[in-house]
Amino acid sequence: MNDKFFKLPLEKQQRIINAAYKVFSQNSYKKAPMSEIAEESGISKALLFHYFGNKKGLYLYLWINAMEMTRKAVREYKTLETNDFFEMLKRSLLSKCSLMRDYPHMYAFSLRAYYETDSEIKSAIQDNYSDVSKASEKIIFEKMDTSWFRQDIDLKTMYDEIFYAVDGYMLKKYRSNIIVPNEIEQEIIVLIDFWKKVYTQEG
Amino acid sequence: MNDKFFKLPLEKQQRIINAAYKVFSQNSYKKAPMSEIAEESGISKALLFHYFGNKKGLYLYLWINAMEMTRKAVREYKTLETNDFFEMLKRSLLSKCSLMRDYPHMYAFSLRAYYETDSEIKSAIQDNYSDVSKASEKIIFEKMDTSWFRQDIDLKTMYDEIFYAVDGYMLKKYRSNIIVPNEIEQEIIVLIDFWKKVYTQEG
DNA sequence: CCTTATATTAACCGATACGGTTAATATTGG
DNA sequence: CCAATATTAACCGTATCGGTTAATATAAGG
Repeated sequence: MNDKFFKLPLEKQQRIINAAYKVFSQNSYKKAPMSEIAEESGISKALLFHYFGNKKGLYLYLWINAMEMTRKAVREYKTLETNDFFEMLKRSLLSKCSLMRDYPHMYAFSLRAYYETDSEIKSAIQDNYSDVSKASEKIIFEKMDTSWFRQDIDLKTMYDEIFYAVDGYMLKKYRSNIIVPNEIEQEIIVLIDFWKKVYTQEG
Repeated sequence: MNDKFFKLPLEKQQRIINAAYKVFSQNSYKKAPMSEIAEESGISKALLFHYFGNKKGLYLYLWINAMEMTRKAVREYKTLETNDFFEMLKRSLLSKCSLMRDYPHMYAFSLRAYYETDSEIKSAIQDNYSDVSKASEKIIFEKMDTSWFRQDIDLKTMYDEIFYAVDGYMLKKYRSNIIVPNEIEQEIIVLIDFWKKVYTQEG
């Protein structure tokens, strides 16, 4: 990692790492070509190696960067400063939407990176992984006030089901190959309001 | 396509196309190597070309095969011979589980193939696509008896949400890299029963 | 201007992986 | 034992990959 990268104009830095997030989110580590990242970001391949040393260096920087920014966004949205489950959920997802505005493919990258099996990076990633989103989800589950919910449903199943749906929704968005954070934000809110109505007690 | 393929022992046929489904479901068309398919199925690469002519031939066969088998399974499970939405949903998903027993990666392949952008195969696929699963889902939505549902929820949102969750659930299963149809069947039933309880009227 | 330092790239390198072919080897069946 | 068939190892030309290098463009300072 060459520190000169950080002296680049911020817009250029973002263009580069966004290209990298995109390519690495759409290919396995091994089959993601550095040349494609260079082309997508409009710089030469040589410059990419100049800044990040090698492929592994770039990948690990992306990973650490994603973790830091996710943690920061979750904190800024005060995700855990309530015990209303649906409010937590909304803050958590809106924080991810805000990240998506600057880094559209970061979310998809993180998911893929977590399940990456390539031995060259697996260890480095698992070591560094403090389970940002999953851990915060666990905390949500423990902290939330359960008295508002319908008494006849299994909360664990509800919890799983909601996160399946979020995953499935995001999967569909990424497959469409064009990410519009405003649209996602809006549709996410519709879903959350729907869940709140269905799962909480009347009155 | 060489007809001699069909004279092979059925178990060998399945081994070959399952290897192909797996490799094509985990890589884009362009980056899925024929050699990997050969290795995974325990035959030589030359034999693969002998049976299917070329990569495109194999891919297209897999696609048509997947469509036919899906259609057949949906019909065998009498998916549309009821107007109970949750019963339809259950039959539709259980039919997919039954296919999964013989062809674990076919479902994932179909999804990926539908969104494949490679010009060499895109046209051939879209032409042939009569929208098997999506169309049957549409029919489900039109045929179902809506009087059983809670009156205060939006059925379209419910419908979307359920299929997001199914997609997200399957995504998680495929990421875990080991498909156990019995387990999936069981967990799918839990989810459907959960939905039925939540979305229908009491009494 | 000119010079020097820095930023950036085109061209290149060796290795490898790919789709596809071919000629030779197993295997089967009469 | 032979002929037909099934199967493969070895090969081919090409493309792509990660990474390097030597050269060029750009900016800064005197």
